[in-house]
Amino acid sequence: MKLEEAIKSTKFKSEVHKAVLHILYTAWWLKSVGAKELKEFGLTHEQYNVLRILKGKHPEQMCVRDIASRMIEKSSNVPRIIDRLELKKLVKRNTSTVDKRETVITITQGGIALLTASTLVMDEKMMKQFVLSEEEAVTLNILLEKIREIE
Amino acid sequence: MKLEEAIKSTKFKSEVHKAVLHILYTAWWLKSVGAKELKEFGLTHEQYNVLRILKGKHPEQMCVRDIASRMIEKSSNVPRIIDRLELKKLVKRNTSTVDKRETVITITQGGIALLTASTLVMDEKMMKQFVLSEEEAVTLNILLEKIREIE
DNA sequence: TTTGTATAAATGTATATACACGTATTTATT
DNA sequence: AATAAATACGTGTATATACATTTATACAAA
Repeated sequence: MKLEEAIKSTKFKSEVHKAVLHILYTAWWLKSVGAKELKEFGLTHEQYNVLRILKGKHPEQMCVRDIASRMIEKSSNVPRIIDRLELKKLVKRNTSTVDKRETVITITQGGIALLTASTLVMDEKMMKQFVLSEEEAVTLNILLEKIREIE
Repeated sequence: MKLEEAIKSTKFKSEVHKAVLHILYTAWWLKSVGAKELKEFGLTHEQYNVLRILKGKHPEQMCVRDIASRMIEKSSNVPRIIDRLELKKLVKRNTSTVDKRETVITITQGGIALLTASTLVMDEKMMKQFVLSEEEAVTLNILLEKIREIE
């Protein structure tokens, strides 16, 4: 579906203005397509993101701050996302012995299993379905980098 | 700042995979840059979006469903966004005389004034600052359209 | 008319976002 | 060592997201 149909809007002030709306709409679209798959595993997008970050360092532990710095949405409230993951026994919390201010988090075996299964589905149902080629993705990445360059 | 720095991640499964994360990150970045400006006017991104949609049809009224279909994030809870706009006297709610199930919304003079002022700032502080050219924006729009084309 | 079904909006609930603030702990400065 | 400043995390609040349910109304068929 074209952007114009999606948000029932035909006139944009400029192509740049349209691109801004387009990025916002596409992000929403990507999130909702992904969320549909993750729901099968009882995970939200943010919980999945935290699990992926933890798995990346596993078996090392990570402190909350360290996880937060790797989140896509920087204003994510990581302690609360961890609350929910802990309730489901997907991660474990401990106070750091080195710095008692820090809480260190570890992904559990259950967390790894759930992440592996959900990533398999996510890659199959999302990544592999895109018509976009690798070359086009390179261009897209360059342009997105550029929009964040501000005068 | 490069994406790699922003989310402290260097290896991506592919350029397409990176592009997906990049779109999500750029959308978050755009939203937070915009939100900072809107805060001066006591508006959230979503409230601003609803006001813009209403202004587009003004002086015609719009029903809730019609507004919802024009929202960028389709799962927005429009009645509740309108609740907040109504409290601030930026919009008015009425029951439709044609179909009593419908609630019709009108933007008030105060709403128009606030929207005009905030749009001026948004265009100045955001749109005009982008380094991206119109030609690059066209390419970006084509590529974003393409990523939503699924096999 | 009555019944059933569809539709529009509002409302409820869990989670997340955005941001301010509090508390404990560490590090730096005097 | 004592005090100040910075840091890490948790918590509180308003708003939003995502989705299910409820209520009122419209409309078509029995």
